[in-house]
Amino acid sequence: MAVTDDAIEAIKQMIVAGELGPGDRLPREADLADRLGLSRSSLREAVKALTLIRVLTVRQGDGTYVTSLDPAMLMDALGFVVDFHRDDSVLQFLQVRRILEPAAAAIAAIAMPREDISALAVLLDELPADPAIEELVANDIEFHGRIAAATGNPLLCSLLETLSGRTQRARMWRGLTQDTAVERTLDEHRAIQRALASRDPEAARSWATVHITGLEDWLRHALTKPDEPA
Amino acid sequence: MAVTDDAIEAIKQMIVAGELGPGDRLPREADLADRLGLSRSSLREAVKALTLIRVLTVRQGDGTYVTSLDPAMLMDALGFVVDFHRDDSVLQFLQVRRILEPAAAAIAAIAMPREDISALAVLLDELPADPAIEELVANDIEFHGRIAAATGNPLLCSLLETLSGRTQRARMWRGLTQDTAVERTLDEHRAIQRALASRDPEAARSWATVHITGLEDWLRHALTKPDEPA
DNA sequence: ACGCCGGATTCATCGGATGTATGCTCGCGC
DNA sequence: GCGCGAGCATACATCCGATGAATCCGGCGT
Repeated sequence: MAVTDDAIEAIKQMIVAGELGPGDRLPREADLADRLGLSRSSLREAVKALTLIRVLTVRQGDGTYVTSLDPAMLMDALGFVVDFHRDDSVLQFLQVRRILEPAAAAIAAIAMPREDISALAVLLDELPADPAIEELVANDIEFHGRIAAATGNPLLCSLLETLSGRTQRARMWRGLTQDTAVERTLDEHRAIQRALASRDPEAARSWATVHITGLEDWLRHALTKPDEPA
Repeated sequence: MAVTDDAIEAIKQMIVAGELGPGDRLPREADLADRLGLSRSSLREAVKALTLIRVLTVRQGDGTYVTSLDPAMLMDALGFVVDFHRDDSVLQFLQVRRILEPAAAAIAAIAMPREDISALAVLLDELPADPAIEELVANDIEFHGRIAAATGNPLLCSLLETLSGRTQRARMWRGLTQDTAVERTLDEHRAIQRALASRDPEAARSWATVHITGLEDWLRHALTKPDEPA
């Protein structure tokens, strides 16, 4: 398996070397294939692979372009990979989240605009009394997403979002619901918001740690005693 | 662009749904193409894409297999994307490292076996008096890698390793050399090692923070005043 | 000036032909 | 009986040529 991989590497080099920049258009498939010395079919495999990781975008009838190469976007492609994980490997993700999330909360406690913090409270209050799983997940993602955004680091932002993909979150909330641990978890959200409102980084960090650790404990427990199917 | 993407999604689902597990072999290209209702060419594009992100491996003459799906390995594929970044986006990576690396150091201060900590000192001493860039990079990667490994979280480990890929590190050390900041940076490595030896998590965390922040400052400075080419 | 239409361009998908690496079986020789 | 190598079947690797579909752009009519 050399030709196609060489093509992937060649295209990568063209970009890294600066020959191709974000937004630039690649030569047509036929020409590029000719230039790289392979068939169009093989080249297309290379392009497809680079497309999956969001390095290239292809527009039928138009051409193939280099994406913005935005760090956050590239990390975003990673969400795809995360979906492949289940059960025990999720614990590893949570452990990383336990590091990142508190740090993000601490930064947000200092950097987040006051009105955004207020909006956070509104967001939490918007949740109905007896929310559906889907609502819980959406609210959860939005809450943590806004805090991450407040750090001003898009990469950290999408890394956090990716780290616990929609799939993982859904499974987790489903489990929490059955364990009647929902209210406690939502309380933690509120506590984090209050810490932000108090401009108290250490409180924010601690509550975030408590929050993630709680999930971690719950998951560990659920894994050793798997009552319900995955 | 539907057929190929559908195939990617279909294969992904087969794995997520458990129909295909790690190590399992996929149907032959012709059969699978037939089953998914597309041509072999298109299917191959899908397989190639999934191969790039290490979800599948293909062995000519044998067949196509699902990888171990190890979290660390999948993150590893991410090193590929990191290589696409330059200059300013590297700052975002460093900021994330500034969060993760100190946390890892703190954990290592508690969890790392004493003999491994000693080995760390040996590693640092192995560096010759006037080391080449390549030696500095290798030593740097090894040092931080071992600390990350001590956390016992393979994901965190490869995430850290990937976050500042070989390319980035090389560029950075090249710059540090010109700024005669090498010795200071190496001293920080030694300080981190001493903190680990003292089983002092907070000292380890602090030194690690200092270490990364130093790199960050240097990079920020280098970016605003680009003396030498990238 | 505006909008419609058709040709040119470019990717999307297909089917089949040929090359090449791998694994397995069979039979030879010890 | 056992090791070993030739040969065959299998499955991926690569290429080619043809046709369909989406987009872009320029010309034409009103």
